[in-house]
Amino acid sequence: TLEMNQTVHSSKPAAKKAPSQAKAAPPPAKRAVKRAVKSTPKPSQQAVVTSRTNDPERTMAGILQVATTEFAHKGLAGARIDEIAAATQTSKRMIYYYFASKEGLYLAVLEESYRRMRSIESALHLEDLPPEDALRRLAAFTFDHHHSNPDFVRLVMSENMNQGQYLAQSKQIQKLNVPAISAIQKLYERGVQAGLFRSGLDPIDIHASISALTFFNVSNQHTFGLIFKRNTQSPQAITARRDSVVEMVVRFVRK
Amino acid sequence: TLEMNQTVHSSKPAAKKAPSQAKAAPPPAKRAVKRAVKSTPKPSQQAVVTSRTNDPERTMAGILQVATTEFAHKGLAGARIDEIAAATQTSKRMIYYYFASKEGLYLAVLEESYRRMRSIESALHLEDLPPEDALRRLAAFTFDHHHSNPDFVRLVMSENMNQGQYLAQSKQIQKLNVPAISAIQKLYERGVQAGLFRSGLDPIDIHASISALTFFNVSNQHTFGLIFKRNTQSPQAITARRDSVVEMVVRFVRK
DNA sequence: TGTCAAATTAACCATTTAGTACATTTAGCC
DNA sequence: GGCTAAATGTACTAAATGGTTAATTTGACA
Repeated sequence: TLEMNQTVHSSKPAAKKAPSQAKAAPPPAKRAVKRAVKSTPKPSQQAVVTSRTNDPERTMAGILQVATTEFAHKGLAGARIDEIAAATQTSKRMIYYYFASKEGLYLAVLEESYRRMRSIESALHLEDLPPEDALRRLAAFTFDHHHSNPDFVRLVMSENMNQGQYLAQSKQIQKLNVPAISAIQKLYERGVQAGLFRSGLDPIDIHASISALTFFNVSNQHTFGLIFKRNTQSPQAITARRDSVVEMVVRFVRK
Repeated sequence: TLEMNQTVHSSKPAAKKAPSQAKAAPPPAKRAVKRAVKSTPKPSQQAVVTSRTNDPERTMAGILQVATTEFAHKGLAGARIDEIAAATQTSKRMIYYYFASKEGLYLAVLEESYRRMRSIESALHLEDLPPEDALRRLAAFTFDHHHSNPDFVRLVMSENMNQGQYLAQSKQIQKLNVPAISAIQKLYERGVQAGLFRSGLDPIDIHASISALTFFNVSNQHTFGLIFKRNTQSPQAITARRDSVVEMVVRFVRK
């Protein structure tokens, strides 16, 4: 009952010749233009039989995008490679060419999603706000953030169903620092020094609470809504819940 | 991409002749004794070839127990009927005899798990405690409750990955009332009247916060632990986190 | 402009998996 | 003690599914 998820990876001879795992800044600008032409092939010459165009970046990006939706909706086990392939511009073979296996693709999706999330998070500027306002803004932002990125939330749920075994393989993600933590630490220390916040609290603990309150609102919306016969996703419900969460966080740190 | 999970059910002609869905109080006492004999068959007569014993209750219960673990660990899509059957005393045929389909078994597991949880919850006696103590006790209990029932937490996660589509089919579960809600309502009203709690709060909102904080601690333990390189499940970490959660809840309602 | 590795396609395959057909046994009941 | 429906075991199947084989095309570059 255990070996299933484990053998899959180890039995692979470490991928064929995995091409350039996600080049950060490739030279796609000009090519994109050239490609745009392809998508509407010039009908000047008759019977042009849509000739193929090589474009690794685009192929990989396309696969990742489709796969993200599929894995977020159905989890690792429920996702179907055939369906991902069908929804892509390219073929199933390409998935294995670039990602070696279903698990490889899943991991790539996880990594890409985490990276994107973290880069968005780092755009917050809380330094100029008074401590409590900064905390309010952070909590509200995190709430909205989770709410407007349900696919990310679902991927994290999925990975927790997998007991984090794929995330554990990615040194990459684990090295990624979490911008929210240092943001909390700074504003918290400011608050303590201003005599507004009580001392002795742990920034990661505060973050855990903010995450829990905002994540749950998305992750458990279906069962919660059914049990309490409430539409938890109406604009009013969302606003009320956000206010409540923000208030809860602020009251927790206030003296 | 959508039809998959839906067609499965509708294509079935509403089960074969689903035998007595979970009789609440069957007469198992005497039979259990008789069965005990079977498990160690009398070797008085040689070649007794371990004769079969009919016992629907036990067969169903056994299947449900094994299936609960399997679904909790791998979700609906990841679970394997063959593995469930192998881990049971009985055969795969019996799963289909009693539960008609994989989805039927999953739903039965969901229902049973929810029922069991709710019955445990209702054992709390908060009426005799002062409001704040009662609230503390409720929050701490819920925290421990989730912590010591990870399989239930995982089933709920799984069902949310399924967008609650199976829970939605069970009028049974939805009719189940949530003891925690009335408990909160009562203690909250006592607190308000005693001038300890601020007024205008919604019991379900309070419950949502308690659930979020305690559920997340189990549901997201793997990803959270990896990202922050923390053992979130050590006794010390658990105690610290519980204290923090309880404090947060109390501060939220206090004047 | 010829070459060749990288990129891509289409058909194919072995295994897994949910579900079933059919034969058999048990046990309550008259 | 025999009859019958409920309960159970064994062996099988069709479809789905992850993955591969082998052949073809593209395009950068010598």
